[in-house]
Amino acid sequence: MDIEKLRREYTPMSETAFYILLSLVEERHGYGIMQYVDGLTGGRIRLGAGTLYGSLSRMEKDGVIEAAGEEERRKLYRISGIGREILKIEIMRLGELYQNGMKLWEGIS
Amino acid sequence: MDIEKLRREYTPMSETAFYILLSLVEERHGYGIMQYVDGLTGGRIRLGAGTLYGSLSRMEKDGVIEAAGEEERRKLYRISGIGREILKIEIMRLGELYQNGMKLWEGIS
DNA sequence: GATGATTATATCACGTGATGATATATCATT
DNA sequence: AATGATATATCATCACGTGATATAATCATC
Repeated sequence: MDIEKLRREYTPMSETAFYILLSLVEERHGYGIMQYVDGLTGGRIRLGAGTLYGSLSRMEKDGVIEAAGEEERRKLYRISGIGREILKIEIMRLGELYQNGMKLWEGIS
Repeated sequence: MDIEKLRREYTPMSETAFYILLSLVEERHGYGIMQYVDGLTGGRIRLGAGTLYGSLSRMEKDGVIEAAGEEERRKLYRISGIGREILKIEIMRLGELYQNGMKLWEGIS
């Protein structure tokens, strides 16, 4: 699947998908992602099992993330090269939304 | 519907919903929103009729936006008090995502 | 060593909402 | 009068996030 098609399918992405992808900038296994996101967001986001493993399967199938070994009960993943490009685009998109939001918000206090 | 329930149902909100709500910081009619968002995003986001009028109906039903008069063929809307609270929360959420994204992104260049 | 909490992954059914397509009508311009 | 822009509305579809449920191993602790 080419990058342009992936960009269309993955951006805008959901908050949970974003944090899953962001977590995998370093190698992690599913459960580790849960805990990491929990910590990163101060407990605001608690990933459900369905959300997490569903997303992981889809992302691996599409090559946005890739397997990075398997140790006893754990499957390790990491973000792929294409995944990194998608993530970059998504971060920029979020920046645009935030900037536009702040700009207009300040007009009404 | 109380604010807490609305917050649950509206955040995180989609990119299109965000821009629709943001547009209504000033009074606008549906078609005007289309053009405004088009301009604000440099043509990146072109709202489809289905997306727009569907969202508008839902948002008015829930009291996130309110009718602001009707002139010939146009129905004017504006954001409501509760809508403003929701929008504020959403902008803060976007800020969090963006900050976390940038923070981790810089670690990998 | 039994019990309960935590670690760890997987699958399924459900609902919701975004989207594209389609329809309708008016208005301005050529 | 024909075309394109203005303006709103509805409908079917589809993908995705979510919660529930299941399974099992490991760990702490009593």
